[in-house]
Amino acid sequence: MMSDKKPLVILTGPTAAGKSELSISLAKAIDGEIISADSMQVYKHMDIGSAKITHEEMNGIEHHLIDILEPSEEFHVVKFQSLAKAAMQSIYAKGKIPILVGGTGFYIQSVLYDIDFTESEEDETFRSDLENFAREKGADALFERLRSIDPESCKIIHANNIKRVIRAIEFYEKTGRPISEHNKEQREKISPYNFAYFVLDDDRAVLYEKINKRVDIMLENGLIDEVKALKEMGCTSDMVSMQGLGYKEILDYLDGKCTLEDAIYRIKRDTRHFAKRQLTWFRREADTIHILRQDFKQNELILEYMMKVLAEKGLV
RNA sequence: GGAUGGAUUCCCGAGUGGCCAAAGGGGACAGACUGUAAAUCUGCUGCAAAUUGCUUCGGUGGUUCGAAUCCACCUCCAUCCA
Repeated sequence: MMSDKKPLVILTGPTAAGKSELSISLAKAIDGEIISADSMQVYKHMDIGSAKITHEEMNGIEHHLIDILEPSEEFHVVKFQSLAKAAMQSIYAKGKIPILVGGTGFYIQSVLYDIDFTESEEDETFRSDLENFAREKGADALFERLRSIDPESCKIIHANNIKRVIRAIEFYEKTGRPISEHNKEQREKISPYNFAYFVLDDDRAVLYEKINKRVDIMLENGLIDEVKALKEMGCTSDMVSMQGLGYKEILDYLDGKCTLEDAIYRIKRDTRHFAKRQLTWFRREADTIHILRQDFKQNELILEYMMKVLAEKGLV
């Protein structure tokens, strides 16, 4: 069926499922360009730990939102959204199809449903004041502050989830409206795109094994040196970029806070946990098309299937 | 050959007569998520058709109204003395 909505192809899935490789053949097949939906690959100097695609692997396919920030810079959904939208405009202008590839579900959602994050500007001091308040008086005291202004949100957000409690308070202070109301509105949005939302998944045990193996390979490829270099550049653990898996643990090791063995154990374990959280997210998203690796055997067959779906949706 | 310590639910590890299906941690599993998302947070974890029943704490047999907890023997492990 034809649609007057702009086309958008999404290829996501848990970490280590093999998205990058598949994305290249997909891009070639539909004459598309790739927009990375990844919170870590945006950073320069962070190649090994973020499993960033190499220039050779790109194989001539244009990639957006990779290597655009210094590790000292902050990144978050709102930035991602505006950058991704801009990239999409340029891709449409060339008559090509944008392919969102990456594992950050929240980022994908932000552009797919064009979520409104409201105009309010960041106010670092306000946030850090609340953080200090929580640290000194406890999470419950902070939660009570939220209750006095936005009791509805208190039913949804857990008191221990300080980050979200702070955001809710901040949202109310800036806009005068409860965030619960805002979220509810946003959730009802219908995507402005004619899209295909592919989620590449694999057998759980196989996926976990791949993750473990990939971490070992990262180490062999010089992850420690990469982090060492970042450290020498002045990167510290409080930076958003240094919260990435593989980075915070190796940083702890370099700072003598843990043994290398312990750091490696944590990277593997936490990456597995991360993959699981990603799966939970994608399971909940609407209109996804799950692709189980085990059902296909090889990438060519997956691609074939994807092309069939895209044709049915009138995307190609 | 002798002495001592130990064997606990997927793992580590508490528990030394009833309040124990058994603390705590880890892992596994499940979930939330709308400006830090590779972040942050929550739930659950012996079995079974629910506030009940059943089977668990190396094995066997005892003591007791009642045992993971006490006794005997056995098996295995650790350390020490020969």
